[in-house]
Amino acid sequence: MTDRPAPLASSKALNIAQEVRRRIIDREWRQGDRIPDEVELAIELGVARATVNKALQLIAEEGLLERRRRAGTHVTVNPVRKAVLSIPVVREQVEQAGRTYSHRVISQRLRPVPAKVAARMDLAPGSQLIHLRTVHLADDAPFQAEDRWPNPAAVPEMLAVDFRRDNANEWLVRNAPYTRADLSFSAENANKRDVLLLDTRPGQALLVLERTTSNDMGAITHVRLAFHPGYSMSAE
Amino acid sequence: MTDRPAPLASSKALNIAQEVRRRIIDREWRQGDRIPDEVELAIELGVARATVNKALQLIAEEGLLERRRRAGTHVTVNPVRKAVLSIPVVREQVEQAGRTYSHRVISQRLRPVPAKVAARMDLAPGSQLIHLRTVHLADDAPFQAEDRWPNPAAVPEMLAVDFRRDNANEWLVRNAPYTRADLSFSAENANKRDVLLLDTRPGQALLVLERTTSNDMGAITHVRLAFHPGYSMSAE
DNA sequence: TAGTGGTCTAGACCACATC
DNA sequence: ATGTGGTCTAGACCACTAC
Repeated sequence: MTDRPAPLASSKALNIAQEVRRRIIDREWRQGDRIPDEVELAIELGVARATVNKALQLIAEEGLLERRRRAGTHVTVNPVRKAVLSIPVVREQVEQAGRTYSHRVISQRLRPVPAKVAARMDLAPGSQLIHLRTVHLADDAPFQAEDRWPNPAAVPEMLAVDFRRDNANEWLVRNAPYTRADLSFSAENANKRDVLLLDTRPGQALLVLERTTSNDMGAITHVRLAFHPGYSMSAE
Repeated sequence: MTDRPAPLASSKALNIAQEVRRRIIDREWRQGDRIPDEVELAIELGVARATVNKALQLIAEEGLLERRRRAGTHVTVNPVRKAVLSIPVVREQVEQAGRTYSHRVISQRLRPVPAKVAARMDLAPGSQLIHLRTVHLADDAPFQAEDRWPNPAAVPEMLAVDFRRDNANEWLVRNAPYTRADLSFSAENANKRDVLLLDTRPGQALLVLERTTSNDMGAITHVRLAFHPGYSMSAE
């Protein structure tokens, strides 16, 4: 075994990470085991400790290792599975599928916010928000029904915006960056409004994504997105 | 302005990351703008370039910045929203909610795999897999219905396991580490089996998670998890 | 071809939790 | 008390790619 280039996947740190994963998967290091410390691995692998550190931190983020000062690095016993979901802007999502995007705004007006939404947004019940209902289309077929409550207190200029022209999602992303987002997924039976917007039948199971975004000043918007029947969201 | 400790949120790199986020959110750096290069920021902030590099890479992963050699670092125009979902082992999920976990195995036997599942697992149609149906309970109320197809070819010992005693999920996590997992979320109307297992009514909208895990040797297991009505999964 | 980010190194000091 | 990971630094070289 020489020190020739080797296949060289990419970087030293990533190669080390891959080697560590292999040792875990091949049971050379078993669940709960303490693995050699950084200095030891650095010597064994002929790299600087910082490089080993980077690799191990990466794997720890993935959940396969647990690291504690003084206690060392251990192979996680019950790895928590983590999934990263990408939630693109609707338009891009549709266009990336090679379909034509369009949208129709059903209504836009000031209204007192319903209690349930107010709670999510941490607002006083009865606050006046903009209420926006939109349907997003792919090749003129309903793709997603949107029910949105933007908060003018977060960005006063939004009162002057005509969301019939400027897509609300994109306008908000550009003009009201958020620092926190709370997401939840659920399944709901289609209600009357969903039936109209998504051209489906009552009771049809719909994947629903609810998102509340906020910044240091408070809530920016709450939105309920109902996807067309049969839609599934993939990760990893 | 002295060099005294300062509030010190956590680490220099994280403080820098926070400051960069602030500049983006406060529009000091606008969407599409090129920001100063690493050397410049390092001098301005009085730290090593590696520290700036770490902070900027972090933010780039979050999606707020785009970095290209030679072209520099730019503020992302349409940030893609990313969400990290934690998908714990069912038992832990139930117990963390302060409820008592139990499960009932409905059936466990060798069967030819259905075409749809075979496709997902990239197996020859008609392959013999273990078929396992389980319901997971929280305080004796149905929580999640599981329909699982473990592949004995991945870990031959699994043929000898009695999954009535050893929870399949936990046994597999411990004995068949995977390197890849494909996830998808969808909404389905409850079928007859779901109605029985989850004690609900036909047509009820259910959140369904399907997961296929595999390692270098091929597919380990495919599983369909149907949650009880009203369940919602949160992120971030 | 030159400017930018990507990575690595050797060394140092610190923070923390176990021993 | 002390071993372990966490972080930072100054410097170096490399890999892209826009110019």
